[in-house]
Amino acid sequence: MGVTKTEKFTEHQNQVARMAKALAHPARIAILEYIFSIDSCVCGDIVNEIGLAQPTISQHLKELKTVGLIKGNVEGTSVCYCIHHDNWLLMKNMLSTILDLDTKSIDSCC
Amino acid sequence: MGVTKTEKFTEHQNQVARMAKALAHPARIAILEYIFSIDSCVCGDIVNEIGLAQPTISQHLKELKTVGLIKGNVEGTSVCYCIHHDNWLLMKNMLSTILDLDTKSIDSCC
DNA sequence: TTTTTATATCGTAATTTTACGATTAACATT
DNA sequence: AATGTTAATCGTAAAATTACGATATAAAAA
Repeated sequence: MGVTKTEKFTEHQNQVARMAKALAHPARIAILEYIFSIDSCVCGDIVNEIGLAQPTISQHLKELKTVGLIKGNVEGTSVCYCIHHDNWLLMKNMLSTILDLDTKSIDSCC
Repeated sequence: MGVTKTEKFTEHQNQVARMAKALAHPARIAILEYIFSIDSCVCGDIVNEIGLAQPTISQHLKELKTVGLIKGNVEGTSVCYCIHHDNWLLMKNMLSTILDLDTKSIDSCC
């Protein structure tokens, strides 16, 4: 046990969950907000901005990069991260398929 | 370690992450889609619909109830779950504060 | 009242996540 | 070449998540 039974769900359900999971940690929310806030994509100071250790931030950045929400650009010794706008939009559309179900449902009982 | 350092983040960041986490499992996505699909809130057959054991479904339902996305209504021996529409809207607004940041950002470099 | 039915809870195993010190890798500076 | 800087990776501990069998609970049916 302890394993998510991926095969029991549709591809779509797994993808939606995967996107939501990328947003399911305050550090990653903070990182994304910070990247958005500085339109040019200075980085490294993410570690300073958020009070977590450098390897921890690096790990969160990796997760965000893996799902495709951000991309990194090496610039000398430092790396510049920024939002992957195309994928961000795909993610929003993905999530809205579930988020917007309420507009269609007439009404529930209880 | 292993603990999310809640105190390092804003209340808002923690709440957004908490909402995303509720959606971060395909079983919960499947459950929500199913509840939405049957406008009247028949339940129990959620266990049949999704191929997971009854205690597992019960656990997922509890999580969804804890964050307030659904509510349960006892009807005899069975329980009727349905979407908590007010909270669902709050959740959407909560998430859109991060999801819609891209519409404001002019453009990033990389 | 006994039995059945539906759901929640308990206990627990397997796995995944979060966090960070130590180290490595890559490039820049001296 | 030697040193410093920045970020990734490794190893690992602690905690949280996922899943389910066994059991408890509560209402309905017999």
